[in-house]
Amino acid sequence: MLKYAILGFLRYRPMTGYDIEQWMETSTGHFWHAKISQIYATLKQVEADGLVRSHIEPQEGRPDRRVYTLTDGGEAALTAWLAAPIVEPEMKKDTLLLKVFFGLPLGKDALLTQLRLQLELHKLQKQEYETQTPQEMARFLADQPELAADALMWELTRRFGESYEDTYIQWLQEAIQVIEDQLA
Amino acid sequence: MLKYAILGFLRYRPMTGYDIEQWMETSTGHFWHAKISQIYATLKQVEADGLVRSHIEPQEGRPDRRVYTLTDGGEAALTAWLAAPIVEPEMKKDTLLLKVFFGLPLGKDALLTQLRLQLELHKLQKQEYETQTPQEMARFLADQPELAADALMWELTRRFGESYEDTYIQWLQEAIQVIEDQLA
DNA sequence: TCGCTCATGTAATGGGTTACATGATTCA
DNA sequence: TGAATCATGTAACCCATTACATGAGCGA
Repeated sequence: MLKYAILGFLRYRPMTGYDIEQWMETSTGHFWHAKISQIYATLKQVEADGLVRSHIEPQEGRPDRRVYTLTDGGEAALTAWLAAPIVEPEMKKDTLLLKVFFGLPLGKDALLTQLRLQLELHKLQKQEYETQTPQEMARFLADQPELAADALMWELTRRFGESYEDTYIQWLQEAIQVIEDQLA
Repeated sequence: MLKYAILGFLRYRPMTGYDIEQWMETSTGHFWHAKISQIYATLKQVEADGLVRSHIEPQEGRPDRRVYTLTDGGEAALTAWLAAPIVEPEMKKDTLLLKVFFGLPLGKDALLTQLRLQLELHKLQKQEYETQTPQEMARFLADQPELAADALMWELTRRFGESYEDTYIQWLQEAIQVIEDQLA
């Protein structure tokens, strides 16, 4: 899957592994991420599969860049993947929910501490979606104005993040209430 | 992490790996799941760590059961984990959001097909939270009435699932609207 | 008779994280 | 002077999925 995220970024323009990691961190980061080491490894793979091509750009004073370009085969693979329907719901994992589910023996106070901490963190996260993320998008667009149409899609995913955090915050507040009221 | 889910279930009562999988599927399944093969492997590990103990219960006509019991060390490890604050936000992955983010070259119609399919699936998922899940919880409680207090926690996680699906559905409807209106 | 449930496991493979290794430039 | 940025990669390890293997009983 990371494979396709990489192809997606390379459709915008040729990039290095390092560049891809930067983009990912500030754009898809909240719903798709990868460590730099994995990106390098995956780039090697997709090059072996003929989906990308690379060449070295020498630099002075800093390490040479290996720049990857999307091939026609790569573009086709990307579109095919995009079009493939997602049939089965994705199984997510959420540590907090697991801790709540099994949390009774922890007792009221420790539970509330945990939940209140999460509430703070999710409020911060929401703020990031509201202020930070639009700024990043603007920066990308300033760099490559030809991606204006793509920015509409980016904005949709940003809004998802915002709504998700709203829901999480609301649920945490409700859970805190319930535990305050109904736990001894 | 699966490790602690397993300890959590064993706190309810001694169980086999098979039992744990059944519980997981119908209770934590939406925020924590595992394949049976991984459960068996992890049980072996936690036994080696002294967190659980096992004995064989012979059966006739069907395979013998290896029943696991939580040790004192296991209970302590579980509580310690529950109490440990979750400091960094969990990085989730969502294939649909990735496809939306890079989805522009797919074109209006294919995008809408994908989103409408997801809308159907998430509506089904919501229904499951509303009707199926409460029934499963009732079944567990009927079996072990002493877990009534825990059921309050279970219900909180069920409500999260419900809200999450509501949000997802709303977002999908909004996204469909935006794409219908603003894409050529 | 065919497939499902009960019940346990191993082996191979894939996906992802952490740690290691290198090295110049720039900014506080 | 010390940390961050730019830039690339490998190796070991852990977590998770898929495939394989076994076998009785039960219901359609």
